[in-house]
Amino acid sequence: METTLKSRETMHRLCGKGLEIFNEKGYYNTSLDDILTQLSLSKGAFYHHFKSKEDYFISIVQNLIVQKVYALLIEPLNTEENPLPVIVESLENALEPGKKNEMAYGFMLNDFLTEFNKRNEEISGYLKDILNVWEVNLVSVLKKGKLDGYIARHVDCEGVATYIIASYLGMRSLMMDSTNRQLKYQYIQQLKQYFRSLEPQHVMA
Amino acid sequence: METTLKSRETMHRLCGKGLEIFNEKGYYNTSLDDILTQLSLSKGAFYHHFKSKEDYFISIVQNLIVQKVYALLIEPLNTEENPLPVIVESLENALEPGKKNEMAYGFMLNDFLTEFNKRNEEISGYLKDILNVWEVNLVSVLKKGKLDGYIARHVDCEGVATYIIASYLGMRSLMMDSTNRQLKYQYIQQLKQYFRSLEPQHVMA
DNA sequence: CATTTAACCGACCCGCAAGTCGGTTCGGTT
DNA sequence: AACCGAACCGACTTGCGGGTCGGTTAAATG
Repeated sequence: METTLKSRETMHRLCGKGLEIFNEKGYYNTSLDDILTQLSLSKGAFYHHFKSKEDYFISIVQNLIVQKVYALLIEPLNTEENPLPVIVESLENALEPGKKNEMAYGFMLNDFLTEFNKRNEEISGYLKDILNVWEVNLVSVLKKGKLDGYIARHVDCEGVATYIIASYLGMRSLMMDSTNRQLKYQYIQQLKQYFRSLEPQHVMA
Repeated sequence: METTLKSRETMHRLCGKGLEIFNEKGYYNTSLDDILTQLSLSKGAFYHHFKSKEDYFISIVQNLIVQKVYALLIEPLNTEENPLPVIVESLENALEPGKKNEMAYGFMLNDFLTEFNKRNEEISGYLKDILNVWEVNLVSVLKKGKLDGYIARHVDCEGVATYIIASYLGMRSLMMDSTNRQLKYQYIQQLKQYFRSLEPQHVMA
């Protein structure tokens, strides 16, 4: 049992540091040694726990990234309130640069999607799955918002979800280096503007 | 003189094929031999014309990509009409999969931006410059639209430009493989919806 | 203790792709 | 005809990085 704990601990450290560095420098631009050096581990240790670099990254996706996307972008949607401000808040939060040295995990989706697209079908499949789950949840909360009278009846919820996701992913390309406050502010403002156009017409009795 | 023509011709073929394959498979995932084989050229020929793979790609950016972005996204903005439908049209056109075997050049910006970000500062600088030019032109045409009464006075033109660019770039990540007609349709519809909210309030005399 | 085995070490292998370089071809000039 | 140099060839060098493998350490068990 003691050994199993040690094993889990090492794998955990590998995954955490891996996500951090892959996110910083990209998957293909990071060598295993880059990571192993920082953890004072050897090639042998690595291949004792993972069967390949690819297998390693899949672990990272399925353990860490999925979890972060759920926590930041999906679970906040579970609410009874008006979904539009809830969505804004979740995106605003997801674009927030990490609190205290954590990086903004929400950011990385677009980078990894682009990196693995045309390169590694399996991994890019897992990443698309994550996006799909997000989309399904967005659509569902939007439809609920329509029933509750927060959103106009004519609105195409699937289209709105797509547009939200596209603009969110695109922000990543724009915010690349400097965590530009100005860009984020502009984005949130325009998102709100857009959302205003989805509300039912105010009845001016 | 004849020789100079031959030289230009070869460089031109190299750049064209390079853009095509880099766009398909990504820069770092494409070896020079991949390109040279298709053109029946040798390493020697390549290094006679370019001093490195990087130098080669910079040529491609500055000759071909800049040109395409201007043609597809910037020049169409020069009009006296209402800028909003003009912008929609230019984006719709830029998202169109290439006519007759050409690829959609408009697409590639996001891919290359993501690929070179954190990898090659010089190239990513050139790509950002292109985005900046686009943004400046968008802002300028939006401001003109405001003066002409097509856009409400309260609108933040810089913010709108940022939002347009972000959503456009993000669409690339979503449309990756299948040139999904549905996605494009949804995007254009929502963009129009958003733009409607930028118009001055209709005076219901 | 003795033995076993999970966890780990690190030198080495090997393929890939950028870049080099000595040589060849060929159109143009004298 | 002799020559020059631009355009091009392709075998080779080189470095990098994923993956291998025989060996070592140390904790658990009898």
